[in-house]
Amino acid sequence: MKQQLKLSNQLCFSFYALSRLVTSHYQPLLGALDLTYPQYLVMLALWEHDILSVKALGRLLMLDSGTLTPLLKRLEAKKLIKRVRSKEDERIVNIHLTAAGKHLQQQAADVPEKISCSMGFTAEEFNTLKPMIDIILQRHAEE
Amino acid sequence: MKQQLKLSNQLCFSFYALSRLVTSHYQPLLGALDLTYPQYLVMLALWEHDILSVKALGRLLMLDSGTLTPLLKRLEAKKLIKRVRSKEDERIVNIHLTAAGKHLQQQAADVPEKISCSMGFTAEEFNTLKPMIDIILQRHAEE
DNA sequence: TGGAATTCAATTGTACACAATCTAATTTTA
DNA sequence: TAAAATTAGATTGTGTACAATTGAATTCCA
Repeated sequence: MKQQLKLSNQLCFSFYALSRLVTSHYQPLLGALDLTYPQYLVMLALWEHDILSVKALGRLLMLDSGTLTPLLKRLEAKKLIKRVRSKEDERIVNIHLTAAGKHLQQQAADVPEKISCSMGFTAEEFNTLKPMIDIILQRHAEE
Repeated sequence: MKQQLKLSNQLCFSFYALSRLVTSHYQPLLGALDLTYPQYLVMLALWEHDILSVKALGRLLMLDSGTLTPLLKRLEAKKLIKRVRSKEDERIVNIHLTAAGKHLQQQAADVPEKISCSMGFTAEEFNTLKPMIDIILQRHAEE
């Protein structure tokens, strides 16, 4: 039982170490685009949805305004997005892509393939890990 | 193929989200001990090894001195550890547990069980995820 | 053996994460 | 409908992460 508990620790540590490993593999690819990994995730979400409120982005990426607000300001400073306060509900800030932000999608098109190659996931790893981890994430999702 | 690449992205995002989910589950448990999750990992390593250099800690936790030095100073400020520069090789700083640091092990004894319960990993998840992720980590380990 | 290369930790600077709090706007409800 | 509750985002403060650089100590090796 003590052993089981110790292994449980190590599983959590494995998740922590793996997350940082993945980010470190993105860094050289994204650095060429002047993006960090969290910034890239925001751009991915916007390339898919075009316009998203800060709240909606937070729900998608599981990040709060304390993280997103400064990150979005940095993306705006790079002219990739615009932050526009909604007129219907002035509490809401909607995030739009600029032309440069839309254009970046082409330059980022090969990132997924390069990461896949860099991380070297096997088909079995992919097909086992993805559903199993997503079930864990859903188990703890809000509502 | 486009689909495959997109899924690959999502796998990396799953790792990132899962890591933060796990940390958030540790927070209330560790907060009671006045520890953060990375600080807890350092304490775990020291409870196991007693004395470790900054370099050795970095190897175990896959963290560099830029992260560890301030973290270790915070643990020292809490009187849980002592940082002692080696006399044989003055480049090396060895980390020792204080009496309080050793004592904390008892108070932290139930953390693994509580986390296991909080995260609700099934035996199948544990037995599948742990070896698969550790193989990925080893695949990218130095040397 | 003495200068070059290496090693270890610390420092600097940028960018997340997130708890807690705050403010303004909107919705609820008594 | 006006006060209370809720919501959205921003702000503040603490603590990681990590690249890049620095400086001191040690090792290499010509």
